[in-house]
Parts: sequence; C-alpha cells; structure tokens
Amino acid sequence: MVEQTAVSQLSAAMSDDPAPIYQRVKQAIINQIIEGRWKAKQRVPSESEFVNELGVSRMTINRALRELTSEGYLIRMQGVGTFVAENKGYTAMLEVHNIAEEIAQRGNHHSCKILKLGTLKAGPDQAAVLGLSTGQSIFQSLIVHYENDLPVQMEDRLVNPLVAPGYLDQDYHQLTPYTYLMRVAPLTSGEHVVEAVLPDARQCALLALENNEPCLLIRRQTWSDTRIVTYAKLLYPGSRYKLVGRFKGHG
Amino acid sequence: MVEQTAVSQLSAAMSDDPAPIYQRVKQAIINQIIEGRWKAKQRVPSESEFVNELGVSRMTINRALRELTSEGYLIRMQGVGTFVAENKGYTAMLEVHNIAEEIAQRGNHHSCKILKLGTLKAGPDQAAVLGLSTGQSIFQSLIVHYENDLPVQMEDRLVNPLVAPGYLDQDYHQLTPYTYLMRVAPLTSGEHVVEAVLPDARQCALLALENNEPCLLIRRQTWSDTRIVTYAKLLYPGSRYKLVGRFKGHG
DNA sequence: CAGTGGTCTAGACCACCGC
DNA sequence: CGGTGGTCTAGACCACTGC
Repeated sequence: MVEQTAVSQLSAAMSDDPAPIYQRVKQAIINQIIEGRWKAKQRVPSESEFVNELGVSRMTINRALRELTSEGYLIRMQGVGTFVAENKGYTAMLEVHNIAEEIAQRGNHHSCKILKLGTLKAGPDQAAVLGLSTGQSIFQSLIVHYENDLPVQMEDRLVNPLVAPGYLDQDYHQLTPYTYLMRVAPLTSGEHVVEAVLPDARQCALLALENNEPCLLIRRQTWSDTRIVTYAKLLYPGSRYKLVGRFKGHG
Repeated sequence: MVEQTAVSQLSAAMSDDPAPIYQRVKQAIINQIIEGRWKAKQRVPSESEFVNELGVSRMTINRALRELTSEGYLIRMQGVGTFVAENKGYTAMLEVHNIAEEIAQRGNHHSCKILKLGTLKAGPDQAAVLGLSTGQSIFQSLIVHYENDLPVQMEDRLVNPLVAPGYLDQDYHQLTPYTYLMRVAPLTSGEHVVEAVLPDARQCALLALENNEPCLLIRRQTWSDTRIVTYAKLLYPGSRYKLVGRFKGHG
C-alpha cells in the first residue's frame, strides 16, 4: 500500500503534550478537519481502528469522538460509521439574557412601567404567532424596562392563555413575565430573530428617543412541548443596548 | 436520621425507563434542579455517594455529571465538589454564520467586490483592537458581499500580519477572509457585539441604501491562543438581513 | 453475518483541595 | 491526611446496519 491510511495520518498528528489523551485525540482530529485532509461527509476511522493505531482504550477514543459529535465536528450513525460534519468553524454564539438579571448583574437598578396588561381578541397575525385561531382571547402585556431610570427595553408580549391562565394576576414589578412563564411552562425550544429597525413615533416617545435613532428588535417565540407559550417583541435603543457574545473554539 | 439525604431523594426520582442509565441520572438531577429541591450554589452528592446510592458504576455517574456540567447545569471543582449552577433557562443562543455559506445555503448566488486590500500604519485605536503597538504595519481589507447582486454585507477587517503574513496574497473572490484566517490560525476564542446603527453617507452608497435606513453592526474580535488574529466590522442593511437563532431547553 | 457505535462495569492512578 | 473530581483501562453485552 502506497497510500497512507487515515489513521496513520492521525497518529503522526498526535501531539505529545502532557494533556489528557482524549483531548489530544480530539485536537488531532480537529486539525485533520481544519487543515482539509479529512473533508466533509468523509468517513473517519472506526473506534477499533483508532484503538489499534493509537494503542489507547476504546472508552477513551469513544469519549473523544462523542464530544466531537456534540460539538458539531462529527456525525455518528450506529452500525454505519463516523463522518466529518459540514459547516463547523464558521458559527459562533450570542446569548440573549433576561433583562432584569442582566441589569442587576451590572450592579444597576431595574424598574419597569406596565402600560398594558389585559385580554384581546386575536387578529389573524396574532393568532398565527401563538398557534391559535383568529378571534380567540389572548393575553397581552406592554412593559417598558428601565436601567437606572433610563428606558432600555420595550417588551410587547402576547401570551397563550391556555398555557398560562394566571398570567394577568402577577405583579410584574416583582418578577419579569419571562421568569413567570418559565415557571409555569418549562420552555422546551424557541426561535428568535434579531434585526435593526427605526422606531415609530410612539415607540420613540416611550423609549425617550430622538427621531431616527435605530433600535435592535428581537422577536422571540417560545414553545413548551407542542404549544406556543408566548410571542415577544423586544425593542432596544441602539444607543443604550448592545448584544455581547463570546465564543470558544476547539478546547 | 429523620432528614432525607440528597441522594435518597434522587434515587426516588429515578425513572424506570428503558433509557440508558446515564440519561436517567441526568434527567433525575435536572428534575431536582428545575423543581427547586436542589438550589443554585448548593452542593450535590459526590460521585461515590451516587455510586453507593444508585448501585451504578462510577464511570456512568461521571458521564452524567460531566455532561450536565458542559450543558451548564452544574459546576465542578476538583478536590472540592459539584454544585448547582445559577441562571440556567434564561439564556438562549444566536448563531452568526459565514456570509458566503449562508447565501449558498439559501440557494442564492454570492459575489463580492474588493474595495481595499493593503497595508496601513496602525493608529492608536486600530493597534488596540489587534493588541499591537501604534505605528505597526497592519493589513486591512474592505469587501462588499452581494446576494444575487444586492449588497448584504460590508466587511471592514483589520488583520494581524504576524499571524497571517500571507493575507494580502489571497483571492477573496474564491474564499472569504474568515475562511482563510481560520485555516492559517485556528481560532481559540472570540467576542462579538451586535448593535443597531445608522450608516454614514459612504456606507449608504456602498450598500445601495436610502438614507436613514438602520443597519445591524457586528464587531468581532478573534483570538488564536494569546494573539488577536483579526478585528472585523460587519455592516448589514436592516431591511435585507436578520439574525435567526433557535434554542432548546432541558433535553 | 461481521462491523459499527452505544453503553456499562470494576477496578486503577493521579492532581487537587481543605483540614 | 482523606475526600474530591479527572482520567484511563480491558474487558463486556447490546442494537443497529449493510451485505
């Protein structure tokens, strides 16, 4: 055989750090992928091939491969094999936090003004984002959040009354709507969209903005099992609020 | 002992699914946390306590605890113990992708115009964001990316020449700067800030925007080990680009 | 059927921490 | 020092896949 096997490439790539073996195996595999020697969708060696080539226990190899799978580098299929995933390395994360906690963590004072808290008949759009039918009663709240008396978020929220029947009876000076909803209906998944918009005149007034000041708009839909719990539009003045995120690579 | 121990609470909470043991252990622990019986910062049983109580191998317990740690439910300290983490459930993720791939995945055509690709002497701000000294030579590129001939991103990038000496010699019609940089200097961490801004006249012209159209601005700093590789300012027209993210709860 | 990954065990040695 | 987590091994049994 003139051709070099995938495993023997790898055994050359193993560093001799004092780092744990599973870490070094992971790093060696990541290097193969990043440097293009193992391409997307290509099959990587089986666990037993790794074991034979590297002289390491199968549990150790298994841990390396399992972690790389959960980190998105590999895809495994029982009875079939392990393959290089696509698309890794170009995505990074951003976190969207609870506004009250975020303000508290900065050591500032959070307060809010409740502008609306009541019931309305769902129009077609409103029904759609909650997964209900047009004309059903739904809950709505409109709250402005302040950081040291400066408005930083306008929270316009629709709530599915079937999931959170007690929604209107809470004191949202004490806990945020999101915290309450988390409590009554553990979230299982969600989706959000971040965009830049110009606020209208009413939004400018409520957020104490000059005209033409751009805002971040986050629209978020939250599910609990098969039901949509809530749909929120969160509007942040661009001058007072930024989303910050950190990400880590191959550790 | 009248008081019920933490472990005996847990052994009652273990379901008798046919699911793998480590999964059932994880779910039982998550339930303790969600239902408030184990509170933030509180110590959870040690691995050997779990082993004795549940009659399961330590490796299995270790896997459950290790995965819960990487999922953010627990914090572990060698020689000390394992503790319930704070704040789970209030954060959600957003992904920031590589622009060219994102366009390709939508089935659209990506192209770009390279407006600048050269060297400049670092001013104080520019030196700071790359972790270099004022007056050093640094690389800069300015590229506008198009989706089906409509501009969607303006990429203004500073690059550390010590990390990527070949940066100026690439053809960025073929691969994006970020892809090239990933290849020469595997990223280890990064930070980005997302905000809403109003573009200036020049930016409006390059992105073919009306005046007063808000934009998303992502500023991203990327590290490789101890060195800053690149600092990028990515400007997206608010009308043509939105960040979308999905998140999942306690699985 | 043989090969794959998925899980589990019962030991082991180590580095680290607090006392 | 004893207790903690961090890692590793050499086996084992199983469910799944493709031929």
